[in-house]
Amino acid sequence: MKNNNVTIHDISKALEIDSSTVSRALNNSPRVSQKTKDKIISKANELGYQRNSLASKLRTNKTHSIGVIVPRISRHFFSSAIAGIEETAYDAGYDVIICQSLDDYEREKKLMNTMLSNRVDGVLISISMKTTEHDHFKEYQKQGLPILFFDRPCALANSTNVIIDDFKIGKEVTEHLIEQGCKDIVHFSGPQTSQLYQQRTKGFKAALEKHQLPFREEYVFESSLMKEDGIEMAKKILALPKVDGVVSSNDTSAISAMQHLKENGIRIPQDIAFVGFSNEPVSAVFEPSLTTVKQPDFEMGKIAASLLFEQIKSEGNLRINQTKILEPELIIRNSSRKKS
Amino acid sequence: MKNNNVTIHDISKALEIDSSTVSRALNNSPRVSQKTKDKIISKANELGYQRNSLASKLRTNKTHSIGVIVPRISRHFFSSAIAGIEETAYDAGYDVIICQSLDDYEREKKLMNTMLSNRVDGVLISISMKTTEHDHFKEYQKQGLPILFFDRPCALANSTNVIIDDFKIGKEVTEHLIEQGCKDIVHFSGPQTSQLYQQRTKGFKAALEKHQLPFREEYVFESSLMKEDGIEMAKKILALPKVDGVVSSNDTSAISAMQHLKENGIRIPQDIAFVGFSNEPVSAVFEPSLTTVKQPDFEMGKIAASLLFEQIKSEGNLRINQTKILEPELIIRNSSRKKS
DNA sequence: TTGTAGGCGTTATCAA
DNA sequence: TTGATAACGCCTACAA
Repeated sequence: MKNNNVTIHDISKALEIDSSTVSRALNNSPRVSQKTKDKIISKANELGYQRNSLASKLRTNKTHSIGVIVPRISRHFFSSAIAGIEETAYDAGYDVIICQSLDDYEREKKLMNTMLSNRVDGVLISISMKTTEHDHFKEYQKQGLPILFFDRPCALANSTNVIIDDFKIGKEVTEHLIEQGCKDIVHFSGPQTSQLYQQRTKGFKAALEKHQLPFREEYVFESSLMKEDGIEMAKKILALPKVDGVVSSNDTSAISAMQHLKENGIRIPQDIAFVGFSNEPVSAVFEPSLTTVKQPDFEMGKIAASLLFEQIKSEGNLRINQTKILEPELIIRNSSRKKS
Repeated sequence: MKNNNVTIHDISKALEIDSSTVSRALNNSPRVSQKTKDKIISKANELGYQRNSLASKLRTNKTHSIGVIVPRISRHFFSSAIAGIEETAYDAGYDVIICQSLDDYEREKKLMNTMLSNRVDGVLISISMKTTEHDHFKEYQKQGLPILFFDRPCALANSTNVIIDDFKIGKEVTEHLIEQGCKDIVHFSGPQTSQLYQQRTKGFKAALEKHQLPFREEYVFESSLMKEDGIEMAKKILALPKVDGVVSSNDTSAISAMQHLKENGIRIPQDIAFVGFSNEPVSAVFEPSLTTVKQPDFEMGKIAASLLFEQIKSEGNLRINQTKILEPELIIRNSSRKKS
């Protein structure tokens, strides 16, 4: 079975019209008469013509596609953000290429390379937890291509970020627990190589200070915040003298920790109150339902994509070092309601 | 900021070595001496050379990339299947382009078109619930490109499918409820335009027949099985004279229905027992935990991808009309345990 | 409104 | 082992 790809030249021969005219007709150029356009289009359909985007992209040096790299597409936050990105891209006539880094630095580097060599017009990325070097982004910027970081900010100079204020909200959720009467609060922190988790942890600390509560290193657990980490951290909690609250940097680990604690006779929120982060669907359904932070996911995707398209259209005259901060929302549920 | 893309010609000029040799060196051809290879590679790094994949794909007519189209990447089953696909593709040196049809026929058509015009070497697809016409797949096959359907089979002649036996498992879950003593069982069915849901429904029917229970049309609700549909169906259940069990074709609608019923004082499983489909993470966490069917998601992705690569490598000499059937697993949890 | 000609960056074929 | 040349399919000055 041979590749019987039909090209504009086949249409050109069949109709005895020059291929340049065929090209123009298929691109709906105003410089072709309606009559020939009709002829060409119907012949194209008849022959089963399919444009070769590779050739046209090579020729025009415009791919009309953007790349999206996220840690994992299975996370609710990311799949919602992608939905926002796709909607915006669709309206702008762009294709979206989705990839996941699986929070792996090497993989992220390889993906950036693939993006580059496929000449996408721009990249939206939420960087991996393990990324501490930024050379692969610099290389990219050198080519004059716009790159925009969302959710997880990048310390790189001259970069555009769309994020939430993780310090502020980290402080806010901690204060919420303090208001509920918690005094001995454990913090599930993510890798401190990531700015995002650093900020949440700083917010946690700031809230304690503000309310004259002691900050104790042994009450801060750093992990990758996966399901298994939650169980480990629950065990550590049971080994601590006194704990009445937990501020977790994500829902996944909070829920597996709560599950383990419940199995060990701990009542939530009476004995230990919990707050999470991300508003994963499971957090509304778990019992007790988990107090959490809803980040503007879909909206963040839309805004990030719009900014990227602006930069693409400006062709480098707009490479502003800007940071857009969106407002998250604290959703109070049963896991943190100590006072009725 | 200009596009200062470095090409093999730039390296060629700088080194006064012909571009064809440069190309060979960069592809690690054995027909270039190690000495010149080293020179070329170090110059390439120095200049920040990035291969233009578009040009190379155009020239070789091989893209080393495959397309994946799924209804929604946020569904646990699909993101796991994609993980399996990516792992296999990575080993085979292929790029994966992920897209979601959002269960929309027009969008699916457009995506197939994009795949075609970007000349992917093959496509893995789980078709949209609303897809009843298959012309866009035929067109694709005409080009001699392999396409493989997974999870949701396609009735198209000469197509390869990787699926589970939905009839058999549909029958099995129903019999599980019957064994628990259920007699008046409601069925949440998906769109009957989809073979997959047809089969599950047939399995449901077969189980009733086998156990001499009546099949009643008014006990079968057809919907898109979204969250909202679950609530609607719960209301319908409350309006029926007698219901003691529900076989749902997915977890999402089962859970929202259970939630609504619980709010109305129905006890699960004592009053109504439930079984779902898909093993979404939330099903293990909901109370009562939901009995469900775990499809081999990751494994299905791996197998589907391997089969696709076989077809790609065979270059059309292997277009066998084959169907691979994988074994699902019934996970019994609390929502269906009537007998202690 | 249509045709001519050249090139996007790479690779394959042939010759040296 | 290396070089010269043409071609992949498309688009776009420029000319007619």
